[in-house]
Amino acid sequence: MSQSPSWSEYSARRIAEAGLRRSIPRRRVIDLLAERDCAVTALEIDAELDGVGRATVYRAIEQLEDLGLVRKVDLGASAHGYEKVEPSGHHHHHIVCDDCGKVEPFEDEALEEAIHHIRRKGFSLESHEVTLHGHCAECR
Amino acid sequence: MSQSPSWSEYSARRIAEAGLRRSIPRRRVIDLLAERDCAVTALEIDAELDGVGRATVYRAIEQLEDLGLVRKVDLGASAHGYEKVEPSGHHHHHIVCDDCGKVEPFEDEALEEAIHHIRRKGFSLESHEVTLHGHCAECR
DNA sequence: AGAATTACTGAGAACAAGTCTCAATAAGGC
DNA sequence: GCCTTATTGAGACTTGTTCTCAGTAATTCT
Ligand SMILES: [Zn+2]
Ligand SMILES: [Zn+2]
Ligand SMILES: [Zn+2]
Ligand SMILES: [Zn+2]
Repeated sequence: MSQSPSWSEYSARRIAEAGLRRSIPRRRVIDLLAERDCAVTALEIDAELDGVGRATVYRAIEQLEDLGLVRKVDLGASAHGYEKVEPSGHHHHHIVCDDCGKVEPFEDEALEEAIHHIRRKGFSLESHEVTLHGHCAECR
Repeated sequence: MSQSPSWSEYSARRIAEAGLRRSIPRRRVIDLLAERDCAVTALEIDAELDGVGRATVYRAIEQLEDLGLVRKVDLGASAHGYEKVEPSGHHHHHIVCDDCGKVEPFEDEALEEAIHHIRRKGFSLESHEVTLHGHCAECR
């Protein structure tokens, strides 16, 4: 479930193509993101990777984001989350409990369909983010 | 276009019902939110209201949010935005230019329809947030 | 392989947004 | 007006993120 060999390889290739070096710290950040299926914050990554500096974590995320390999997700919490972008375009959105902060990913075909029909004059649309808010079972 | 007497009155009433006092600083925050049709950040409010302390602005926003009178919107920028919630339920979502940060509100009936059909076991859904990302005309 | 070049790195300073503390103030009830 | 208690503003503090810079390591050159 939670390994993503294709994304890991794909990312390594894109990183190389972009003229970036294959450094160990950056690869550790990539590997951690590869094995996560949903959002992780920069500080969580930093805490989990001993010996990798905070600045390096933020820089790696920024580079991956610029290459479209990682997407930022905003879940109302103080810190942003980041998750890998599958080359297939397959993705999910999030439901968050406004009481305890629990986050659950979900997918909905009709929603995607509706979003892809939206057009806006003067804007080329490229991505989208949907967050549903509510209360989980434990918090009621 | 940009005045909202109904929301202002409605908010005043809800504030009173909640047992909160009618203080001038809080009312000034409410009035500012009332005249804005799209997201404002807490620091923008603070900067615009001379004589009202930052803490008071954040507290007022928090209370309004708790009462469901104001909604937080996350537009990728460093600071969160806040906008009034119309008692009618009428609302909009946002398109943001990833280059210059420009934000445009939009409404889409089919999108709302799709969202209202989503059900999630173990979650009572209450609100939603949709953000489309792309590039505006000037940034291409 | 070794040297030269230059991207990359970690530590920590700096910064920005948001929260907390507390003594002073102002609402609302009597 | 007086009492009680919510509310306030200033500023200290915390948290998340960016910047700086001297040292390190990946790649290229010879
Ligand atoms: Zn996710
Ligand atoms: Zn989607
Ligand atoms: Zn808006
Ligand atoms: Zn909607």
